[in-house]
Amino acid sequence: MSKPTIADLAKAAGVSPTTVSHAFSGRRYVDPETRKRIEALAETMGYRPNHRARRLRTGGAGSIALVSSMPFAVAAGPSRLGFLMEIAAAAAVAAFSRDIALCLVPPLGPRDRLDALEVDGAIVVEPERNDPVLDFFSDRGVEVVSIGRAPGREDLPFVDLQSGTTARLLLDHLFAGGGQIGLMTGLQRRNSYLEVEAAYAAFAAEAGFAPLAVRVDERGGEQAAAAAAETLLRENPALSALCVPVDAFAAGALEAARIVGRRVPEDLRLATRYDGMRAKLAKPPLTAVDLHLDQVAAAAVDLLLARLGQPCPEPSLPPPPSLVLRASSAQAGT
Amino acid sequence: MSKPTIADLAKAAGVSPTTVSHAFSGRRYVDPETRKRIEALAETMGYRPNHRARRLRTGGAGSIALVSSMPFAVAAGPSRLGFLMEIAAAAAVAAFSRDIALCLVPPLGPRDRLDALEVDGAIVVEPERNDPVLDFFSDRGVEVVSIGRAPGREDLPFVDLQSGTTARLLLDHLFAGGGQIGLMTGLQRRNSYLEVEAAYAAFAAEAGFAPLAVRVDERGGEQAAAAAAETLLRENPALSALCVPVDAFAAGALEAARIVGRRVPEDLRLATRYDGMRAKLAKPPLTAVDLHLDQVAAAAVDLLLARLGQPCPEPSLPPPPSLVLRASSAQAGT
DNA sequence: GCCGCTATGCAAAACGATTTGCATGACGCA
DNA sequence: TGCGTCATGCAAATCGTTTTGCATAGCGGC
Repeated sequence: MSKPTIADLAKAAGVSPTTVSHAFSGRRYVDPETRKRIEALAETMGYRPNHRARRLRTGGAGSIALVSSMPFAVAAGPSRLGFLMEIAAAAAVAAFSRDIALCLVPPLGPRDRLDALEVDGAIVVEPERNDPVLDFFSDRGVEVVSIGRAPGREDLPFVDLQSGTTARLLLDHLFAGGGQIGLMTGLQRRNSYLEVEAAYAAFAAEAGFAPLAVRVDERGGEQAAAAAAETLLRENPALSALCVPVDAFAAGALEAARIVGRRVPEDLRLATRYDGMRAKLAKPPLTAVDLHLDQVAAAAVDLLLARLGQPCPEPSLPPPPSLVLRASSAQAGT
Repeated sequence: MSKPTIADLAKAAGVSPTTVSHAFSGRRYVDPETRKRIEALAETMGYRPNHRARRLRTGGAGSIALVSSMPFAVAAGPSRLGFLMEIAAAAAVAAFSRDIALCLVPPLGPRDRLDALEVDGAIVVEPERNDPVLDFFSDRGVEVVSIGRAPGREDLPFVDLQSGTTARLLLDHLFAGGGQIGLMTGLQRRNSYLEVEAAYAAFAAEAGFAPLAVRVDERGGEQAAAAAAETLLRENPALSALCVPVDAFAAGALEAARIVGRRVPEDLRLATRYDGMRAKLAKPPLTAVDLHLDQVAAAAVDLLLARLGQPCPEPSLPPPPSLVLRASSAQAGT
């Protein structure tokens, strides 16, 4: 005989399905004696509620999605796999401890595939301006929160990645009393770039150096960044430091420095944003920023749950980013 | 008014729900005229079938879990994050294209949490001997497949990681006509270690060198490996090569070689198994093996789906592992 | 007139839980 | 006796599909 249903259990216990349901859910009073009998019987019969039936009735899906609009081929390339997957791992832990499942959703190819997806809500990682993923979920009435503000969608709840603060942290450190700092970001219009670029412009004005910012096509990866950095360094011998938020780009910049014969950090100081394996393993290791992604992810989960009206801890604000000092930006004096 | 149901659509089209269902599923003939009317109406009304109801009726699966028994703290540490997450990304893509969701499940802390998990099946990544995760799912009657054979659970379906072949590939390459090769594995009893150790023993016997194998505690990470490798190298000056399947350990071995003054590859040839960022970014870059994890993951998904009786492509055998030659094992002649 | 056949479509029974409204008995109280 | 009120539990409706078995009509052939 296949899996016992609530009716089987009820019959065995000599009560009605209603009573069994109440015994488990606690939504109505059930005689403790009866309940104990039911529970014992459930244990021995191996009864567990059919989640498909339950969900049909209650309408809950019990799961949330984690989505990046960037194709895995790119996102999972050496460049962003770390970032995305670090968030995924942390979000899975957070979601799990709140008794819901985290579904990893690859970015949309043929749009209709997503139709089959049954989730109560979605977390979108660093959406771009006009990100199709956001529209998709909005159209379907699926609750969405983003990690990193969604440019142009200020209505959406989000957990801030504090890219402005991060940039400021890096620039303050790199400037250290003088010089000219260059900036390298990407072509996509994600909020983190926008904030970084704005912070950079403000900082340059304050510090009194001429801003020097380039944008590199993400698809070109490390090589494209190396090429761009090489040009930048050759044309601007006065550059004393480079702020390169994308870690793969920073690796490219490191290579470019080597090629043009600039020692890091002596002749050029370098720092990146995401403190992943790349930053740690680079030679010299790259100064980076601890974004506290685990807490960011947990906050995103809680925020989403709160929006869904689920009972969950009050979404906490993740701590501000903090600098991780490494050799790539060590100062002469230290 | 909320989402239209099949009944709403049927009423609007002037037919019965049955006909609508048949029109979409094609399980019975429906007049093409009628069908066209239904489809057009569905489009304008925004009808989409309720998956919860459908699954309740058909019993179809909605989601599968991906689990590693290793704590995320370890699995997601620099060492294994890459391996696990590369599989996760590929599995998500494969699952998604089969219209089911992939849930990322953190390893069991307090066991009971998993109770809340509602999945139709699970993929377990490189289970250990007596892995509690396997028992857990078996107890619940959740279908399980593993990536990498489960030691002691030969009854479970699995997708082979071909660790024996992999080891052979590495050893053949490292041996290249002579010398003595050392082996460094971990303490856990995963199948990949067992197969590697067996292949190593056989190879040493064949090639006629004295086997020299050490096991390092995974929790010690790169440092522990470096320490072990240093001892190994000092005590065995004759060692010509080191086969170190775990990439973090290989990084440690590289460091040890530097410390004891052995140049890689001139004085010591080194190769690892997993071709992740670690192997690629090492100095010199590490010879590794392409395990074709994307295809392994897809095969695991299909295998699981087949076990669940879902319609899905015939599970394909992933291609055999192939060597990725890098500087760490370059031969003198080449 | 009867049979068999195809084409088309409907009614109703699943699927397995949750939830609403009602029933019954016991009891207290006037 | 009559009335209100707990305490306990059940029957039946509901969620939105899919699927089985039957119904009707039209038509050809004998």
